[in-house]
Amino acid sequence: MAYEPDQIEGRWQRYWAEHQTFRAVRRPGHPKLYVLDMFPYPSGSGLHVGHPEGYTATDIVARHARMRGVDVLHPMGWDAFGLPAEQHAIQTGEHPRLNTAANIATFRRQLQSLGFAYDWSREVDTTDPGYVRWTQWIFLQLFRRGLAFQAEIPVNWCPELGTVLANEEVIDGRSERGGFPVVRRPLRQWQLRITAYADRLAEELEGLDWPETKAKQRDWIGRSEGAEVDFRIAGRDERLTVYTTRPDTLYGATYVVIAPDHPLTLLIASDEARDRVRAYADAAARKSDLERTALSKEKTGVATGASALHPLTGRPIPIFTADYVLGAYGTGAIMAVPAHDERDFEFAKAFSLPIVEVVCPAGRAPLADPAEAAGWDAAFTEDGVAVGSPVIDGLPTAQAKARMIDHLEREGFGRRKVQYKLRDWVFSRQRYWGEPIPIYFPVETAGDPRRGDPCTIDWSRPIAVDDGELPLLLPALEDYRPGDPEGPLVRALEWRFFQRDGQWFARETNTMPQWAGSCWYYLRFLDPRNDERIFSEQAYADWMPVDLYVGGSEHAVLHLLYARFWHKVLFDAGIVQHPEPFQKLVHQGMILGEAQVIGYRGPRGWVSLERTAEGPDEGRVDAETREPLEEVKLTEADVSRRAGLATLVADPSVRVQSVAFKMSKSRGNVVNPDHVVREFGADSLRVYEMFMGPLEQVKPWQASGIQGVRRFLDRLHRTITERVGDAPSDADTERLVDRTVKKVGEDIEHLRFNTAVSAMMILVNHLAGLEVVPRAAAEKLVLCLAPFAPHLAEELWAHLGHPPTIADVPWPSFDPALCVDDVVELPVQVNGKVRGRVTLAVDATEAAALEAALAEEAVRRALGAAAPRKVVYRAGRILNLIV
RNA sequence: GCCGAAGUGGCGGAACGGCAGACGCGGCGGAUUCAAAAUCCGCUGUCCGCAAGGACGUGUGGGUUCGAGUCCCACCUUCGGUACCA
Repeated sequence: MAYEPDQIEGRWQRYWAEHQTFRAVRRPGHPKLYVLDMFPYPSGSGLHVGHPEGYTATDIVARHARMRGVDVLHPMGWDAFGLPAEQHAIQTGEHPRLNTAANIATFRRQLQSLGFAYDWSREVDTTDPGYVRWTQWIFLQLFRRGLAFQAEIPVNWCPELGTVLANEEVIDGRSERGGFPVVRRPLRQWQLRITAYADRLAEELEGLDWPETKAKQRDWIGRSEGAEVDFRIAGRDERLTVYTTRPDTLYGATYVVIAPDHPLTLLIASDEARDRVRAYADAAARKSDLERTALSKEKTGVATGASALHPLTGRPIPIFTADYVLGAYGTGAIMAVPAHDERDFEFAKAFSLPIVEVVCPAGRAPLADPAEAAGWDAAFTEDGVAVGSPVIDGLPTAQAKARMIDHLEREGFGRRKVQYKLRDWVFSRQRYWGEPIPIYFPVETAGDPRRGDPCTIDWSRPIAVDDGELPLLLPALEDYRPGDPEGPLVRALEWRFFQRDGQWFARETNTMPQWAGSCWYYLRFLDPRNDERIFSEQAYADWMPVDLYVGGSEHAVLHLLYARFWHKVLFDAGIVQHPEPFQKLVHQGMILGEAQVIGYRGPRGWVSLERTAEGPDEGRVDAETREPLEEVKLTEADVSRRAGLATLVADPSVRVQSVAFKMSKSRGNVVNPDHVVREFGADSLRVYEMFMGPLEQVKPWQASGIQGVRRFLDRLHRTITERVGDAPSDADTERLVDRTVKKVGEDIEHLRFNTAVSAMMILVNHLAGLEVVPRAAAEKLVLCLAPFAPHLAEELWAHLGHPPTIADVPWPSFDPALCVDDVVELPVQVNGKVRGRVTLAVDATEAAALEAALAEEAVRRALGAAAPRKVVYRAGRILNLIV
């Protein structure tokens, strides 16, 4: 009887579905485990082999926990709003709901074909009205707490495309697609006040079992402590407020810089300077962030002609505008201290501005003339001792900062200030396929705006839709194309305008971003069919918090930060009971395409790898001539590998590159899970993805690797279907079986699936060598296999005479006594080099070990005539003789 | 530049401070076969050696230790994130 996955996998999938084997049920007295996957966006291209990696890992954890008597919640759903479906609708005129439903059906079929133990009765879809209702309800919680507000924010508006573009979609001031001009224009947007939670979002990471993601989030939030300082402007009433983290260097400020887009920039510019300032500001506005930074290392700027009065000395210092100061951070203006800030230093050098030392490194005398700092090569940005600063002279930096702030506050020139890099979250999208924002506004009109009569909308008076009217659903459109900065929904006049008590109102036509639905889906899984409440208190108490959350590190910042923000708002509203939703977080590593061997060829033939360099775009160039090189895909037969170098067989002086690239359609290296399942079976795919290497690591796909895993499952199947008998286990077999059980269990708990698989391979290799495989050994092996290869495990469990389902059978036990050695091969070292081995009891005395070692010929030879000067003995581990 | 992770055979990778290279792939040899596939058995880090055996070996250089892939310092490379955040 051969192992034929296509014969058995569908059958067991149907069995699990019919018997609702994996319905999440909470039983009193049992521990619980909430194991969550990041749910996918159901794209039109179907499942990718990257998806099953994390999903298999959580599935193993869930199935293993279940076998250990734990109540498990392991749900799956769809993050189904999004641009591709809308794009499809624009092209075909078909409602995006249809395309979305078709894609979901494909994803569901593909996931079910992999045998994941999801509770499918809890499936959620973020586009479902029953889900949208609660997304909107949460938005209104934010709105009522003052955390959702409107503001005019500059966006990238492309008039030709009639749409707003993301920064990445704008290149050289033109749209990436089509190359149409893009203008920055202010647009009314909804924002969420995530900055109000910045401190808590940073601090409450502390107790979480998360990887380096915590640091990324802290960096993203970017808290800094400093001061705002007010500068009077010579001859004007306005003041210019700057933000600094180094108030101790205030006496070293020799000029002030205001961002080109600061509201005061044009206003304060002198008449002579105004044209130049305007030209500079206009040019800066057209530059993308990328151009401003990556391309131009040189500092640029222009003098505004205005002067600021130094708050402490009263002396006038020039005000420049320069794009190295960002309008959006801090106050949009800085005091420039070139002696102690790199950027200010570069700018001062370029514009020949004075550089004055006010912080002296500990252990060096202050400059005789502070202005000699102009001769430095670089700014001194570290801590030191304040000099030339009457209020704080002689104080070390930390104290100097505090004393200066006190002084500024007392004199009324400034104040202590905590600043964040984190910005408020722009929550509007001028799109169709998203949750409508459940807000409307009063309208002034003489006619009927639904017939297109002119009207004025009062944006300053947003009104929340009543909870009872939720969900506010999307209207059908005939045409999903963009065109209006307020979004395509403006064309749905019947939907947009309504009359109540004689007063006309207009609905908000912006929709929510894709992040909205994924911010809280883990909560809806608790009680997904509840149409009275977002979830019941009992369901919450049963399952929260999420114990293990697995997903890609591309969501390390945005999704995970936004979800934590919403959770905290719900916590403050008393709706959830934990300040943090996700206890333990793991990012699975990306699966790359199969490694390819690439040779580089230029106009004059092959170019060896070490003579190539990274080119301006994707490809490589000749390091000397800068000529672009052609990438030539080679086969293994073209290449010889020796001493870590891959070279051409035809010309061994040419080194070639062996690299794995991200899977992409253009490279043609995408692996389709459907094909893998058809050829090798779902169990092989699952086991292979776990065997490839550590879960968190980036790993290249290897077709031969899955072949090897399939061979392992074949062998296991053959061993159990052909060799099992009622013979008692011999001692070696019994020990190996129990050790395997122990290792597999421990490895699963630590998410070390690759070594768990290898332990099972070792056991199978051993059992395959036996005449008769003891039934008890076979049973424990199959139970260990069950979380990894559930279909095969079910099949073999039935073959061994048990009723279904193996999913409910307790995890096998092991005898700890069998898992420790009583006799070991002890390595014997002489001066740290292994010279022999002796077989000894683990607890042998040092004298006994020494005697046994000296009886070894090889050890005696290594010792020579010398007697050991020192003996290091670790029972059961090592004997080291030092001469 | 800054932050983070990682560098181990031909490849994916394994190793509580204690036998480096488990397991898998690939390769070589053999069994089976008319032949092949599949399967089974053996060998497979590099170098020297007929062999016994020996030397070298975990990115580089130093250090701690009886003993370092593992700990410490400096550096190099790759990958990920971030980027004039005052």
